[in-house]
Amino acid sequence: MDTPEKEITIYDIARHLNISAATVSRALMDHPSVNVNTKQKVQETAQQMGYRSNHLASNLRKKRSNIIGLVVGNLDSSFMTNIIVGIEKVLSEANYNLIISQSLDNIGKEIKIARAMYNNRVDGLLVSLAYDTENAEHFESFVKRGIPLVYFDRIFPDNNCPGVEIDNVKAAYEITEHLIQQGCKRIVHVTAYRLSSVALDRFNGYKQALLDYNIPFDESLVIYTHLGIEDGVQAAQTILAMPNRPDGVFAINDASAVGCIKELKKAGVKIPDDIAFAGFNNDSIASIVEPGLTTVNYKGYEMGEMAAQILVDKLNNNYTPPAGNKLILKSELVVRESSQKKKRK
Amino acid sequence: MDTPEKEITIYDIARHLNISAATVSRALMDHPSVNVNTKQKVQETAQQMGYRSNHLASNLRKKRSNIIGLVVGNLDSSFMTNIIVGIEKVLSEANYNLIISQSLDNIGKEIKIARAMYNNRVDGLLVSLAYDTENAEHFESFVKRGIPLVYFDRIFPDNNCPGVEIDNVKAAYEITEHLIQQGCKRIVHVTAYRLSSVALDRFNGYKQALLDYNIPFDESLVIYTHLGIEDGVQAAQTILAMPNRPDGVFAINDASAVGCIKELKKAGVKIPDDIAFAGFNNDSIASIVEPGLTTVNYKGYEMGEMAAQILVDKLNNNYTPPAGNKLILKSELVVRESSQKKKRK
DNA sequence: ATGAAAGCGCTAACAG
DNA sequence: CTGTTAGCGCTTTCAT
Repeated sequence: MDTPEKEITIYDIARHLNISAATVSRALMDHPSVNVNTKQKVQETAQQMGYRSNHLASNLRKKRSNIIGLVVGNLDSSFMTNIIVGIEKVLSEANYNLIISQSLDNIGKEIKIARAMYNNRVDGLLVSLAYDTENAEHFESFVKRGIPLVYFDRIFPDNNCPGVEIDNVKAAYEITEHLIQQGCKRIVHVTAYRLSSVALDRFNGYKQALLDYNIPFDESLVIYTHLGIEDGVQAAQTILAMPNRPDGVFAINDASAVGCIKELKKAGVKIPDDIAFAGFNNDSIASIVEPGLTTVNYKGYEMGEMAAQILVDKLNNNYTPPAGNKLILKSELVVRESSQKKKRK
Repeated sequence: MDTPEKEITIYDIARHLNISAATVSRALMDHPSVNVNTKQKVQETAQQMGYRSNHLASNLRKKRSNIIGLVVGNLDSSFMTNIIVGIEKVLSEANYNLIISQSLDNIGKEIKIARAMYNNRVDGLLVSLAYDTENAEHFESFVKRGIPLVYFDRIFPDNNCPGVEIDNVKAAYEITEHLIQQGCKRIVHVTAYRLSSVALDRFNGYKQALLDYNIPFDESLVIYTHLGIEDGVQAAQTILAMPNRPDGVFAINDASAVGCIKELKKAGVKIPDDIAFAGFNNDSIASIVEPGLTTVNYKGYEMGEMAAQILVDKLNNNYTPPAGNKLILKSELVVRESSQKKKRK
């Protein structure tokens, strides 16, 4: 059916030019100790003969795969899309390939992915943990083998592995403070069923803001969920059943906030006047829901770039860890209508 | 810094067991002509010694990369996320790795990606074209070399390459028919600036429905956009400026429909009573916008599975193309409030 | 059922 | 600046 022409190797070029394969190889990789003329000639004929280098062979020789593994919870967000664009940019410039797997926020799947990546001999790993991952044992084999691993967004505190994240404590503090300044006194906190480091940091920011504004922390106002839109609906039921109705909600992601808002509206609750809302992430649904959802925005593109750059630097033994081995990315509060009460107290 | 223990090779296992590397190799790949006992012994010691096969070496030898390239316009939709889950499932079962690139719906980027994938010697390619891609020249090198290529969703009509898609003509026909049955007489069509095969099919379905219901097709009701949320806002301006206000809109994707709805609502237009709306894709924003957007749903997971399975079959020379070399996936109308007029004519 | 040997295409000492 | 040589780890004839 097909007649693929024979692949050209460096030997073909060498023969053609009456030089050695070694020189061709060196010329092709732009080695400094090769005569400029030969270099030029080699590159020209390579072009003409339709040569494409065989990464498999060179990788085998160099004992590197040139593949970076990316493990994320879920690809379905503009944030993640941007992260990947940032990562791809840096990695393709550094001549690495990217293989992507999503754990669907399932720890079991994450473990399987880790093993698969290990067997596939990735040169490095970029990881944003599943929501319910509580330890990083399944990544130990990489650390042991000296395969660099960089966390981003949902990181695991580990001195061996750098992490890029935003200051979740601060962002959560600010958004809670914002709700308080809008007059909220009883603020529900919607968080993850299992407290990842991200969830925990946001929880702490929330608590700290309450403390600073002399509002007692009330455990009965904390709702633990799986953070999907449907779980937001459930959270709304919980809120409606509360004997003492809250006047604000800070959810640690937009999906749960949006689900919750929709359900409360159905029950006749006025947003923001009865209950003000804030989410986290600035997903596209945050700008579509009515009222528009106040949330925290951070640039995925930059986070992807940073994480990938650190990985490349580590691969080149060119990385000097900052204090705590953590990089902090800027984030910003995005205030929309969901949090702006008309009647200030 | 790190002391990675030496990697175990088949030679280590061979020496350990006093047999030849060839036998170890065969045992490991479960070759039939090797004694069951030796097979067992080999597999056990491999386990014990912590052996992991070196894909680089085996791939070099076999002249295959075991890598499949995936090229998509954009990862940011639950549809795409599901596609990838489906693809990953099939490919990982068949022992292939997946490298993913997004063109961001930019033909220039798509061309670059194609070249990179070619140089990386992918064994096969899964492609959903960028919105503005009009030909497939940049994929010809693959076809020439006999590297199988399977299109999905946004396909290019090509007898050499199978395509998996939904019946866009039919789906568009049905959704237009639905609007007509709701009493719409002047239905705007929001489509792509450049008519890909997908856009064209939907356009044709729209026209056919009009024809069948004796509604004259009116070119001035067609709005060509880039299909983002912002472009939907623009489309709303166009609609508001129309001398003879339409009473329905069928947009070929949800994002443009949602942007358009938001802007029209701002201008006081009642949805659906003044103007009924329908989109396409069933993105998460479609269920969040108010009123909920009527749209077309199709299961990405199945589409991903199908496309990947065809690719694997082609790689195994195990594929018999159906008529037209196209696979059609079921799709379904999802009726929400945006299209249900209260007052029937 | 097993082994010997060659080679996939490239790179990296080392020598000149 | 260039060539020689060896080998990365595996698979696969071809023997036995």
